[in-house]
Amino acid sequence: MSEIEDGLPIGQVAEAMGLSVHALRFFEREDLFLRPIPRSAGGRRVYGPEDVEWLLLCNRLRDSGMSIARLKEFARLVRSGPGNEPDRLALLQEHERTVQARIADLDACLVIIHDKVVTYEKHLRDGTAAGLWSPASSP
Amino acid sequence: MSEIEDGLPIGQVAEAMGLSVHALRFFEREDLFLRPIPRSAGGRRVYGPEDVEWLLLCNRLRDSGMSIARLKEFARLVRSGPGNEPDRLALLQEHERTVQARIADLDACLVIIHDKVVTYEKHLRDGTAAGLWSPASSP
DNA sequence: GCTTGACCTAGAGCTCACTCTAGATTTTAG
DNA sequence: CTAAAATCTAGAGTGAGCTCTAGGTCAAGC
Repeated sequence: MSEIEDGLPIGQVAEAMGLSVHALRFFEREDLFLRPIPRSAGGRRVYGPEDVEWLLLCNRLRDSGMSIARLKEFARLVRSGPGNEPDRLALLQEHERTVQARIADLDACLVIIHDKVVTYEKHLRDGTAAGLWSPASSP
Repeated sequence: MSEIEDGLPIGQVAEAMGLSVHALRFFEREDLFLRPIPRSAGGRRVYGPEDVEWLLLCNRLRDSGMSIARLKEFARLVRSGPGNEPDRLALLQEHERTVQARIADLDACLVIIHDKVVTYEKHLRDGTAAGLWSPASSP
């Protein structure tokens, strides 16, 4: 079997997370983990469940647009242990607001885009050119 | 005054759009406009209202995550004039679906993030460490 | 007329977030 | 035991999307 005491090799973690092994090694170089990933006797990374769990949160933060730099800062705070929870909370709250704003922005874009879609659909149904862009013609 | 027959110089368009003049020139090089921007006698760009209107749509498409390459394709379709409306519609519909999916994704992330925020808030109110990450401790 | 600032082109440079390469080592399957 | 697959490190390369520079030209105010 490939698990050593509940630990996973990089390949399996990569597959489970939808990341490349390169990305995982890159994350570690960038100090995005809460600890250096432990190694087997042969020097290979052995990811523990807590590393995987942390990665899951990282994925959510990254997917929602948090930069590597910011995530690194969050990891640093968590690593420095108890006492800086207010800082961690502030960072998370700021990110939450950023994501909310982004969603609102996308919603607004979606309205415009959907409007265009509807206009085109109507045009194609009716065979008219009303409301369509064409070289040198408006809305 | 700075308008020549309802045309705006690059600086004013840039300011109005929240883009740099560099970006506007880049967009033109990349064929993102429906036409080459007309020039004044001295060789300066003079943006017409239709260019600005097109830019507004471009901004929405870009803001909602459409790549330059895709936008270029859309511009090419619109430039090639009437007859390819089904293609334009298909492109817009696909983008609409992409944006919807992105919003759903962000919503899911937001749930996780908000959960973390609430956990930290609760911890800070109660003075407990329950449910918090710390070096070598779970959730 | 002259200074100042906006604008021009072509092209180099930058940031981000990976991604890939080379060359070596380790592990697993047969 | 051997061959193939997975992993290792250090560092170079990539692509998107601008951003900036150099070396000018052009236009407006005094």
